[in-house]
Amino acid sequence: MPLTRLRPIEHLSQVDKIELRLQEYLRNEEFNPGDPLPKEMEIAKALGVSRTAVREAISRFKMLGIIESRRNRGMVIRRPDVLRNMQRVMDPRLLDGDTMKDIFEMRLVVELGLAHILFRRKTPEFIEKLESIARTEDGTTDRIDLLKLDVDFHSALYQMSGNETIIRFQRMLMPIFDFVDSVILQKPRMNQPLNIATHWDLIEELKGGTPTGFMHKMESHLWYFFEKI
Amino acid sequence: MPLTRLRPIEHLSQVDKIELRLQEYLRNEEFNPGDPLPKEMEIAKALGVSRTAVREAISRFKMLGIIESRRNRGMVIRRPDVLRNMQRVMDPRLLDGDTMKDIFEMRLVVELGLAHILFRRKTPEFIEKLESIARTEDGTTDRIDLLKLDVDFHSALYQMSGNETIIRFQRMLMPIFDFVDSVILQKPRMNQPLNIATHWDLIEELKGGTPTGFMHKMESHLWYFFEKI
DNA sequence: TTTGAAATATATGTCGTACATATGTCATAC
DNA sequence: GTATGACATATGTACGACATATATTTCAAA
Repeated sequence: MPLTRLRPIEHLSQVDKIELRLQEYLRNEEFNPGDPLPKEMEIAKALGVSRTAVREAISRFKMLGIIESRRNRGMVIRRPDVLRNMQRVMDPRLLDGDTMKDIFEMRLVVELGLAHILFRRKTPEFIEKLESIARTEDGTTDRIDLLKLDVDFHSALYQMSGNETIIRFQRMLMPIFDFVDSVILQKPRMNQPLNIATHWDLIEELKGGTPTGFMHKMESHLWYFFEKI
Repeated sequence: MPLTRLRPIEHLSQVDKIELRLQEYLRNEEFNPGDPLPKEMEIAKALGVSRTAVREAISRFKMLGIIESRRNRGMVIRRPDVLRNMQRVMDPRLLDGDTMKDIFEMRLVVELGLAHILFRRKTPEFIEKLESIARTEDGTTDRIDLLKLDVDFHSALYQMSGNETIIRFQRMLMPIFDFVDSVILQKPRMNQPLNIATHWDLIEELKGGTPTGFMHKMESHLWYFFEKI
């Protein structure tokens, strides 16, 4: 028998264990936002540990936004922000290449899937916004500026979805996108197909076309990236 | 001027402030995984606070997976898991309805956008897996079992994408999906269009069709949910 | 009786110290 | 040169003290 994985021991510190206990406590007791929690000393007594350790563990849940506390009022359950905690670790410097590739691919997937939502929620104002960006692009030649305008265009599409979670999701992943973009741009240019869809093509489809047609054009538009990853 | 929002004061505790300082410190110093951090006492001295407070703040980063520490070896920067921290707060009980609706909608978006990836990464084994599930469905009448099989079918599609982040994303959101599903099922049944695509239709398209056609069928398949939210 | 100010009780927030524990370093012995 | 043991050091845990904010009670004045 190979010793390949002979150290699944994972020295958990006292605080880590307390965190786990609290996690399962919160889940099992089925707390709702606003519900009060036991006092720090009561928890410490119940677990047989010091208040210091309990506070270190609870401090973690405070960061997650699950627990809130005020002087003499005790602690209560709070409604957390789903994306905030993912945001905290969204740093290209900390993530590995494979994860970033996955995330970038997911962006492409979302953008393709967005088509139907867009047709449902499009308004003249949003269309005008897109056209404004495209017009600015027509009068720009600087490569960096164009990259920035491209980001603006796609951001505007997300805005149009009206889905706050998707919008924030995109904004959160922006640092990763920028990073992958810069990596892709450094690679030698590959031969693009001539019939690649432009931003104007997307706008026209959005104005008078169909979701399927839009998706087709978007696929063409993103083709370049699909091939790269 | 209305007093609508005249209390943006947000009493930040000492520990919260330390957390912010450390966050900006980590960002500005451009740490990479493996890089060592100053000692707890040095940080405490530099910030003019107690070691206790510093430890409470650092404890938070340990939960995020950004910092790791070992006795006498000091603290080092670590590669965090992006989804783990989002997972922690993914509890239907803690989130509000609007957020869950957004998340559910995003699932639909992802599933539509998945089409191209699926055609690129499909294999006979995966197709067989899908057919196996569909066959089981044909021999099942119990409503709960069918719901579970439906989840299995779509999970298998995610698996097929080969994108680990997307797979985990779907798995993470499962509790929300279940919740929304149960809510939708409780509503009075709406009249479905007769030409709604079945799982078999999706499989056929996947075997001999095109990404666009698959997306079209998937759209039809998910139409019911689209209308509900 | 009502009102309002002061005293009191209480739970969290911060701090300092002491000690436990693991780990790296170094000297000593063979 | 290797092994053993002593020592130094940074984190981990615990305890006690006090600060601070807030709820509750007390009590005096209107």
